[in-house]
Amino acid sequence: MTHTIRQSVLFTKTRKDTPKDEVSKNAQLLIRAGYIHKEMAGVYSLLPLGLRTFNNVVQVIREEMDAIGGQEMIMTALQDPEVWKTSGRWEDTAVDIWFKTHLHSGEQYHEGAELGIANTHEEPLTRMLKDHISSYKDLPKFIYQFQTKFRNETRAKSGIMRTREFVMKDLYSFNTDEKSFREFYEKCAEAYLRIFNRIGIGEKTYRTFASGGSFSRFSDEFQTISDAGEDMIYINDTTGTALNKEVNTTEVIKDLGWEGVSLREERAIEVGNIFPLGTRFSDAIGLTYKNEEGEELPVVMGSYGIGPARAMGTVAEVLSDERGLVWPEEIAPFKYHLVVLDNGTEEVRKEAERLFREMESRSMSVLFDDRDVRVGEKFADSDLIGIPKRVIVSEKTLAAGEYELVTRATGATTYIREQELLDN
RNA sequence: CGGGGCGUAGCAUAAUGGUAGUGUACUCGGUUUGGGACCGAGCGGCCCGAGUUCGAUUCUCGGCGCCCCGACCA
Repeated sequence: MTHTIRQSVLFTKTRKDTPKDEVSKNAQLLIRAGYIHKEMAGVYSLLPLGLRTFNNVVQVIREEMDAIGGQEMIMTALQDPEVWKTSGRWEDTAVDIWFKTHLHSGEQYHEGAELGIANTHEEPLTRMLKDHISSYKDLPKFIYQFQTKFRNETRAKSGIMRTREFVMKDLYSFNTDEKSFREFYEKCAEAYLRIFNRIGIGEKTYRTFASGGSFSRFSDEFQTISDAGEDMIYINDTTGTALNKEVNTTEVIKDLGWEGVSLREERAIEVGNIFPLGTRFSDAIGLTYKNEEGEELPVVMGSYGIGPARAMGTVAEVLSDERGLVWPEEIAPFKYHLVVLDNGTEEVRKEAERLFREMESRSMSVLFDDRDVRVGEKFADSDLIGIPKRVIVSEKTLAAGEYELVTRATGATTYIREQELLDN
């Protein structure tokens, strides 16, 4: 990614009007600020500002997954039905969100063999691992990807929060036994909390005890408090963890040892989910290894997902204000928004150009608003786009010999000398 | 999938059984310049199909699309 862009040539402009077909805050702001483009319901393209932000979220996740031993790869979106039939998940009655297609064959289009379009990757990955795992010496393995999933949701909603096509970071763990699996599972849970801290929603995100679906009794979700959420959770403030409403039974409360603890009910967005798969897929597909005694045993698996776009949408929901988006530094499309207020004054323009080149030569991340528009429009756009630090160059700052530095999140204004700015 | 609402210009909106007005954006000219300023000129539009009618953007039916609530969400 380039470090700098001039706003006069930036692809996408902001817009004043809220699109009538979006109600959710994340979509309204991201569209108005020029981060995303809606193709159709539940299908959004990422524009330059959006892609930069998205890539930054991806990079945070990547670093944390690598740090716990994850190895990145990428699998295909086209999938062979055979392996899905083996696990019993090919039929629409088993999984109702499949997009499926056919191979071109004979004289007719789409008359050949059926193909699946990826909605998840447990089956093909488990089958792939059979080629590479045969001994306890080959384990454990932690494999992940950022890959596009296609899900025919009955109802896409809430902007980029529930879409039909989205990139997911899905990591799969392969261990010899339950104990080593658990150790990794806990490490991954910690890594997830670090990720949500780094992207700015840590304080509002809770590890949440949840249903394990058809794979296991329980799973862990990472839920961020927000009115835009789909889930209800009950937070235990003494443990700092929560419980999903769907498993809020007296039995579960007892299992957790939470009897008599007062729980705080909140609406929340599921930004991540990790869960044990046990031997559900290794049994069905035949992924086994030989232990030191030469016994053949099924590999113990786990699955760990985060949708970077949903995470981005969650940040938009949670941190934005009435004027627009507010990005934390770690994921902002740019660190600095350099705004020149020259009013046609050659001197001021030259000074801003000079500062921009200085910042550029230091590889600083800068969006330079070099447009010839009024101050109100520049400030309104700057607020909307939500870059963390705004540097203003004007006649005032030229006279003062210092630049104005405004923090987007707080609106706090200070003055900063050039050297101090460049040394940052 | 059940229920509700809505499709008019790039975007946001208004009116209307006789082809459509406004704001914004865009183009040109001028005045302005620390919070989306002003004046003038210009470009640009009724989701698709069938029906009713002399005539449909408007009414009826069907389709498609979009939003919301619910169900669903490996």
